[in-house]
Amino acid sequence: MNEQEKAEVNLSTEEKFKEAARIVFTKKGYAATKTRDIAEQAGLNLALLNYYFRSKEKLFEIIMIEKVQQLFAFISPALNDTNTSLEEKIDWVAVNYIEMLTKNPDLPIFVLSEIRTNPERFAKIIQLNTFVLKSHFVKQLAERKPGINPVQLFLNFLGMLIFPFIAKPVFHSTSAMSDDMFNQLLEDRKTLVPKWMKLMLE
Amino acid sequence: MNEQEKAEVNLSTEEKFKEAARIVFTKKGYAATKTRDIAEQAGLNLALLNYYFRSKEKLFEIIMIEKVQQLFAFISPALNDTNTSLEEKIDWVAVNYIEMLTKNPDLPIFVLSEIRTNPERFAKIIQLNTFVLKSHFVKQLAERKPGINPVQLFLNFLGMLIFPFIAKPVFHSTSAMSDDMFNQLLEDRKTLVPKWMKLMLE
DNA sequence: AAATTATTTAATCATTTGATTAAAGTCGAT
DNA sequence: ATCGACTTTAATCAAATGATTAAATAATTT
Repeated sequence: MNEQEKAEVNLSTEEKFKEAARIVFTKKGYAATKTRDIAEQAGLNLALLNYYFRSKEKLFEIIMIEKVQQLFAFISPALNDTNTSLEEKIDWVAVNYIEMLTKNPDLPIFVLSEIRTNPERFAKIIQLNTFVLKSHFVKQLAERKPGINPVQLFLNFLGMLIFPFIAKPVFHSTSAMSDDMFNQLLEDRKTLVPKWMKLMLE
Repeated sequence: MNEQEKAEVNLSTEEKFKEAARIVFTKKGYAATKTRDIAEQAGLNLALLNYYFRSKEKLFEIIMIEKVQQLFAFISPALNDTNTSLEEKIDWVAVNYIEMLTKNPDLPIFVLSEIRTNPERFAKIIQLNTFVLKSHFVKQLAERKPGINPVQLFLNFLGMLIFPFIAKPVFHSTSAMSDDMFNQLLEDRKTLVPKWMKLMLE
């Protein structure tokens, strides 16, 4: 029994359910996910879901809060760091965000799609996005290009980081590009996206 | 009874159902859409859905084919026009795609999310995407910037056009920006995106 | 060890959902 | 007006789904 197996054995039932829910909700979305799917993924009895979380919806909310935080709040500290330059922020965020998204390629489409379906429901959680928009980073953008709404540049940055992950299943399902090649392309963007951003900031 | 009302009266039951399905599927996605939702939206009897389309799934397929075409094939002719320069293509696509997306803001998230959920299911339809990747446009990109995979630049272009529409509900639900302001920002991108693309192509 | 509490199990329930059915209504041809 | 084909209606069905229940089991407390 190696270390990983030990860790798995020690997972509480509650945690096993959450882990299963992360996988299944992210893959299928809330509506298409059955409670039986989650129980099966967790290898646990269906009734435990209600015992531990009261409802499918409550479990979803827990996972969704995590995932929204992951997508939006991940970069928030870096964006609000007053000790780093605009260029430094761009470099750091590009590398680390792409790395995070590479490990969670379905995160963006999952979160954005659920928000689209129930916008009001997540308004409070995403309030964190307001901190991103009022970040030091956005302030720096405004100073660098005074004639352009900094949100434009912010959308470009975020879009260049996120959109390829959203588009990935399109490339995959059409065999338009091998997975290896696409992943390499994503990796290359760690340096390319900052380069393009800096062009826009000249 | 004005012209519009006349047109509506003449719509066949089948067409009324399709129109309702476009609205509801696009808003809620396949899984969260009930056949009763569609019937209600159409103001028609539920059983007619099966009479005309045999199943929810078949109706969905019809709508999805349309929507995939709209998202991917809309720009295909322009991208394959051998008589226009790279810059001309960029200008035209930016204006017309943003205009199309402004009228169908939910299109991208709907299509991309459904593809994510059932990638294999739409592979044949999206084969059209291969024609985009092998387009004259992508060839032109490769010639202009020989050191960079043209798909990178293509992803940037598409991402700068599409991503803000995907992100719109986030801005809306958090009141991070008024709808008027956000729409203006989208409108501005008709000229800004080509400008940024051209910077990347220098 | 016994009692109490917590967790798990498998069956069941109440409601929802896509689909079917049979009858009624409409339309066009004769 | 009648007939046949097509369309529509409202009720019903069969299966699925989130949730509940009661009993059994396991863990903790006394």
